[in-house]
Amino acid sequence: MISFTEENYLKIIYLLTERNGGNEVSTNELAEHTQTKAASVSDMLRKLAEKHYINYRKYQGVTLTFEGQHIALAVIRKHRLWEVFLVEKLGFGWDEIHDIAEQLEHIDSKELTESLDRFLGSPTFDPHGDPIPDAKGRMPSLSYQKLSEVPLNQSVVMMGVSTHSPAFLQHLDKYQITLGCSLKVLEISEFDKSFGILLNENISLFVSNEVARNLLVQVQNA
Amino acid sequence: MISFTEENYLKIIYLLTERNGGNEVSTNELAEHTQTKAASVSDMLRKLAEKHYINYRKYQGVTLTFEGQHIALAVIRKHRLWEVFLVEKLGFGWDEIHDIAEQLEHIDSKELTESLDRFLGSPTFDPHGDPIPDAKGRMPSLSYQKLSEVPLNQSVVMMGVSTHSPAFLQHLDKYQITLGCSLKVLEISEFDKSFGILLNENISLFVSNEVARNLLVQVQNA
DNA sequence: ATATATTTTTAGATTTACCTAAATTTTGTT
DNA sequence: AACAAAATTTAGGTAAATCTAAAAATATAT
Repeated sequence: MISFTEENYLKIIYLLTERNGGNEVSTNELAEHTQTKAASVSDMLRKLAEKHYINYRKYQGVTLTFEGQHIALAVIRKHRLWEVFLVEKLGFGWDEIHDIAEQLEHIDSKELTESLDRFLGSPTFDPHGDPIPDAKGRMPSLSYQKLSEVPLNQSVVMMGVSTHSPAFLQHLDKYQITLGCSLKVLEISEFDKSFGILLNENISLFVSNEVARNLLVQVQNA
Repeated sequence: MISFTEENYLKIIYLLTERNGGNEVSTNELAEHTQTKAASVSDMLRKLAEKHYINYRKYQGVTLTFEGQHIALAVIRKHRLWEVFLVEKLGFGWDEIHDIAEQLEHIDSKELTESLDRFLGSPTFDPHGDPIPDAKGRMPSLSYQKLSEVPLNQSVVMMGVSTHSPAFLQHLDKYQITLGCSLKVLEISEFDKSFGILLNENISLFVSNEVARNLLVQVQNA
């Protein structure tokens, strides 16, 4: 049996590896994301390596084994399906669902997961624009760019966010920046790298570079 | 903070107290229902008493304090609401939902529970006929009797079951004995106390005394 | 009413997941 | 290349929830 805590580590290792472009994840990175101390992480890594869920060379960071990846993807699938449920069926906002999904993702029942998936119409993206792995653990690979890297006058579509912090998501709500909206870069400030953008060919507004770095976008029709 | 395990104990104490007609629950009873040893139960009872969730006099069994009852009812509310969800929305059978609801009942979010309740139309009974406590923790008190105690020729309505074992529920499915069906006692065997009954004024069949003892019924129109 | 059986509690260990402090390895800088 | 700084691991310890074995309390039966 795999514990709640072990599942969490595997999920976090998966997501950080992805963010690192496939590179090893460090002990300190994990300590930060598990809200524990580096010493505790070392303990857990030894255990996960013994169980063959991770590839671990002391001091060199970790990656998931095939089996570890499989478990991580199952957890992520559940997390994202429950997020869809919370937003689509129960009417929660995208800024309110993370902590609840963190709990629901550990419910252990394949039948439940697959019934939920059917009930939701087998969605492929969650309310933050993150892709949902399928029942076999296949994750669509997507290539979005940060709004902060989009050149002047380029028009793009909002496809996702790279942090789920409620404050950030509420900030986007306030500006009516939603998944699928169009954004055109009108101006990039020399001074603070903030972005002047045209939202939905309609409203022009300013967003900080911090915001621009956390918005994932794609060039039209791509 | 209250742990998953503590919540479980409080829930089980509630249900066993109810079944005992309000009397104290014993250590051995709890050991049986928590799938642990009596020694482990003693440890936990000391802890729950320290936290003022139970009234505990050594060797004399336990009852819930007001606070313990409040927690137990919140867990039971969640358990039963999720059971409704699993059956009504996801299409599970009443024999398939117990283990999943055992996990879901510990998800900690008042907002989730109340949204789920609204989504389901604020049901007052779960798929086994058990009443669902309201958000304030008020539990309707019901007075059903066992089919095994119904006199000859009496007609009754099937209102609930007193065990949720999948085998028992599947057995009822096979005979098409469902919540709300009518049952008339036609015959009580002298030999093995089995029951000959008329189902829905239509089909006559035999059920063992074991089955009759686990069927909760009510006289028509009561 | 007293001995025996049953139930319950206590004592002493174990495992999991965490901690702090100290030791070790790696990295970065002159 | 050598040393200081940073990252990581090890050592030793704690709390929660469990266990077995033994002791203590209660219940039962003659």
